[in-house]
Amino acid sequence: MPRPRSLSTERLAGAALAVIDRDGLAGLSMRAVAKELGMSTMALYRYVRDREELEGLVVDLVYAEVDPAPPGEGPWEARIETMALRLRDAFGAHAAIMPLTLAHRHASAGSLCWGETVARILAEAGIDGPRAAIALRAVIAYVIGAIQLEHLGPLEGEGTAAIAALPADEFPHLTETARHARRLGPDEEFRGGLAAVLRGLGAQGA
Amino acid sequence: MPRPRSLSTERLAGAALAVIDRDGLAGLSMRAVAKELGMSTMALYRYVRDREELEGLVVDLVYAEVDPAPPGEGPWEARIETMALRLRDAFGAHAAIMPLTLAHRHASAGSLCWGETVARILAEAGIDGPRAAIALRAVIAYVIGAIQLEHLGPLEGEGTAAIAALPADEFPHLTETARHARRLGPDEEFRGGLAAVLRGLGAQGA
DNA sequence: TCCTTTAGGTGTACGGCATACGCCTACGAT
DNA sequence: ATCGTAGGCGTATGCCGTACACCTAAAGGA
Repeated sequence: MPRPRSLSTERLAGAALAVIDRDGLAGLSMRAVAKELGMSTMALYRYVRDREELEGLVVDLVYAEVDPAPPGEGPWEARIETMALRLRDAFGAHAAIMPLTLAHRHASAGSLCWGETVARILAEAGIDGPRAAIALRAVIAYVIGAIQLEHLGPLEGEGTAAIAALPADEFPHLTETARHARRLGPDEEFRGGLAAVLRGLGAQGA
Repeated sequence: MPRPRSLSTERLAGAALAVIDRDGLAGLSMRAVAKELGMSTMALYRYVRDREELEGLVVDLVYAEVDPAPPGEGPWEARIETMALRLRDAFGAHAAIMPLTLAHRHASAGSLCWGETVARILAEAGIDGPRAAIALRAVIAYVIGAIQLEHLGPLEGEGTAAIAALPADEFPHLTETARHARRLGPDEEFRGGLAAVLRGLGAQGA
């Protein structure tokens, strides 16, 4: 009976994501998104209750780019690595939204599907019960921590250079480590750390 | 020659931290901190350039509560665990500041001292070169990820309960894992994951 | 065909935010 | 006693989210 909706959820979330990709998370505002869509600011409130709900839609949109299907073959470590890399690729392409993901993590269907697949791979690897709970949380903790580190302080960036330039007599080990770190690609870093996590999770006595 | 400063850096950062602990990170504003100190808003700008610098002082203050001295004895895994637990204790007591720590991580002396000690323990464990860089980053990634998970979605909280209540036919492994997770204490979770990371870092071929 | 109903869309306004700027003033050195 | 400096403050600007009241397009029934 009423007027039809002129906006899809995808278009709305896509506009918000475009703003974030262009101007950073600090540039995200209801006014900016409305301008991006060519509507008035208040029109957005016909589609979302408040800004927080809009943020949730953005997180959902990025999670939708993550393929949740279980990788078919290979050892379980490689399959979990594949799942982790899919997450990293999707969120790495929109690094600025990372702070949003934590707040909206539970609510997103994409997040749940991803977790289900990882939990399934763990079960197939013979990791179950409380050990699986610890393993799943550990993988999530490492992945979100690593994604944030990678984009807030990449190893090739100025942060590492600044650490390498610290007085070597006060920070001998840290500067030495930073020197090696500068030659480490982000891929090598992410995969190397993840491999260690998985190796530890699979070891006896975990 | 001029008027003496009436405010110490510690008092300023302490007031901001008090506001955060009471009203959350969203409650932090220059106005709120000024009211906490009984001064006018603009008086704060005699002590910090802008809000961001104030946030840095808060992070420094919490890092100052972390003992950076190397734990004397025990196997290297236990010593790194001690260092990780110190970080977790300090930031867990002011969980709301976690989003700030990432942005200000490089600048804090406390952060550097902590990193130096961990790098030193790794070196003493025979982990050096690029392997040490990967190990240090992996430990940091796990720790900051785990702290955030612990406070934004604790295992005993509603998030896990909601996951456990999901349709079991759609998310069989995830709901099963969540059921076990609800009986897992935060300490057991943090230490269990960290132990896995360290086990993996120490294993051959890392 | 026209009218009614309902939701989409808008403009205005309010309170809160960070902060630039200019003023007054307390103080220590002279 | 005075003078320069820096501490402290009030005001103003331009953002922000969003409550509210209003207009209007369009679909279903008459």
